[in-house]
Amino acid sequence: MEHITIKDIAKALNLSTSTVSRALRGSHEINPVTKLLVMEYAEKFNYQPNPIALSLKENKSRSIGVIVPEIDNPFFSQAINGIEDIAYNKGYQVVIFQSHESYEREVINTQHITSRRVDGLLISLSGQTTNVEHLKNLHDKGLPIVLFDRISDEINTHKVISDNFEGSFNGTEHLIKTGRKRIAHIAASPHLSISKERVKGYLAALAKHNIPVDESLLKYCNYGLQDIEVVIDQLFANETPPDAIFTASDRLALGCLSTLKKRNIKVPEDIALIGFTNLKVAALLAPSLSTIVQPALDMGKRSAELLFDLIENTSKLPKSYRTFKLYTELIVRNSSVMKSDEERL
Amino acid sequence: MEHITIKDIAKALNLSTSTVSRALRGSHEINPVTKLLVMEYAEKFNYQPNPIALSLKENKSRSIGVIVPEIDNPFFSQAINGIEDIAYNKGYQVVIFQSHESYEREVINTQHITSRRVDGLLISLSGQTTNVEHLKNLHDKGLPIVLFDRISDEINTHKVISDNFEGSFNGTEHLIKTGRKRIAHIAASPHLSISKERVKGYLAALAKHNIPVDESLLKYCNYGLQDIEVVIDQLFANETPPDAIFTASDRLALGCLSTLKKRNIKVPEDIALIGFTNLKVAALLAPSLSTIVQPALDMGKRSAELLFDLIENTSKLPKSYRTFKLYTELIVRNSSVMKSDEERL
DNA sequence: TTGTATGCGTTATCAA
DNA sequence: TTGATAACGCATACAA
Repeated sequence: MEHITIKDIAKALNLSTSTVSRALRGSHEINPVTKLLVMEYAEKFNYQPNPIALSLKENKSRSIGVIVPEIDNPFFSQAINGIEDIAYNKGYQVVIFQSHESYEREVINTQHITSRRVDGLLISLSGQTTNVEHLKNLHDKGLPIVLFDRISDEINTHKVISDNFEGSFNGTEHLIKTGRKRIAHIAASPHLSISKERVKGYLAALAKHNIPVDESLLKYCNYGLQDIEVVIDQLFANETPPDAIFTASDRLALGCLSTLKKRNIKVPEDIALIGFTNLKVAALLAPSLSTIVQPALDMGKRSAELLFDLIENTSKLPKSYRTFKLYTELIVRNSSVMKSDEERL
Repeated sequence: MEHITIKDIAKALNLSTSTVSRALRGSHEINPVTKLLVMEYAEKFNYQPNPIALSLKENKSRSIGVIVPEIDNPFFSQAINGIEDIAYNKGYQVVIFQSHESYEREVINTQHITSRRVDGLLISLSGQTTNVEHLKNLHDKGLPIVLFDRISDEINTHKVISDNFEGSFNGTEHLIKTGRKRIAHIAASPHLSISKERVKGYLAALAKHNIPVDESLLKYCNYGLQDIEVVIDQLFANETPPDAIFTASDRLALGCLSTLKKRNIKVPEDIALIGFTNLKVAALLAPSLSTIVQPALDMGKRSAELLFDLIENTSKLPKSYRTFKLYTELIVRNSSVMKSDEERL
């Protein structure tokens, strides 16, 4: 790829590079005639400033890094959609990394991130990540970072989450109000902030309604279908099996649904199911899936906005960082409500 | 973010930058002792070469651009997953752009792409794109480009598609074999290569089985739910409505399913439905969705591999470019087969 | 074996 | 109003 440079223009017009540079940037200390000449030539030969040269000079890249566990997860692809949207309007480019839920991979990604000289980082932690030194180091060195969804208390910066506690509380309470007595909760990785918050919401709802906690009904589970099958089987090996399952993620809910079908356990008759998800197809599942919706797109947008706030004000650091809690919404569909329950609502 | 540079190391060790540079790159013309000294210092202070400086020098960026219509579309997010996988192993970074199915946006994206000096471009065309001059220009200037999924005949380069004709043919024939007589086909944007190929497959299957083509059963449709509702209503306003719908994409199939439910039209009893999709949840829909699976991940991987082939051999251009056709697979589920049909298969 | 000088494309500083 | 020069970080041709 050949690119025309300022030098080329200068040579062609018999000017110095500095004059051309100034003319291009519309400097007022340049002769209007010269300016026009340069502008026209640049236009004609489609001059585009070399952003790499600018990056080197200004020591910034006008790009931001995004590390997510998996791109191919609707929550994250929606979030990235939102991030790209904001970045596009700011003239920034988005560089994508996947941790594949691996701590090692996440650490390597952060190394790439720094070596790439991105101007900021958006990250949602991997399920394996317990130690966040790699991020702390970056942050201490002055890299603007915003955490979203899967966050950590140990990093003092802006964060964006959905109201996991409330969503979880509402979901659980919904199950209680429709008459369920033994409500299981299947959470994702126990390390994750989202898991902890959702477990708290679950427990709080039980407590409010004076339902004793049965430890055997609280499970942590990986996303693999096999893992889910094991957990379901454990739950049903219980002396008094659960009559409802509240899962802490979209993937888990899908896995449960699939396993329950396989085991010939009827939803919602034998067991109610409610997810924590954002799947567009949730309404089309059999049965349609009750769920707590997270605003993935908005979370992405908000995170990106906060990051650009930080990037554009690196000199004056905010005195205090904030954690933004976005709304969740309980959507009741068929997987959690029987015909006979409906009056009760 | 402060970064240690070669200059810093040189100063600290009282060497010249060239010596440090050579030592770092393991040059054989350097004193082993000096080399060790430099290496240790670099290690200790976590020296990372500045890729921007390298880019400027070598006129390449070790990054590739990816332009897709929407990240938040399972097909593309899976493809990007594959792309990222290959790029990661090659030490390249992936810069993401969305065209949002808009031609204008796609053109702007290609401008950003060039200005960013990416080393290559992977693109799947927007639904509005009929003119590909913007891509031809880039390609003529020497930018390695690989098209995937939504391709164009007018650009002579490597392309990766799934076998749309065969998939479409098999899907249609499956409907014929299960006794359907009036099979509608709902395609996406008529400009898209995938639409054309899938329509061909559909027509070929009808022809093979001597079923006359009814133009009123061939529809083109945008992804919006409202657009789909209009098309479904048109189809059912027909004197003899269809008894099967073969949709050319995942989103269309979902929209159809949802609309048919709303209209109280039973699938598969009143009408069979089959999609062209890769949704992981297809099996969990009500009814479970018969579909033609595209290997999105593999398509992404293959495209990226081809792109790196081109990037790493820019000097010797391949004499001929190839279009790689990846397998598709018909998966029969409940949306296309009634109990009574099953013996017939 | 090491050092000096140059250039990648751009802009800022200083001089004219 | 314009030009010469240096600098960003690195690699390399050339010199020592």
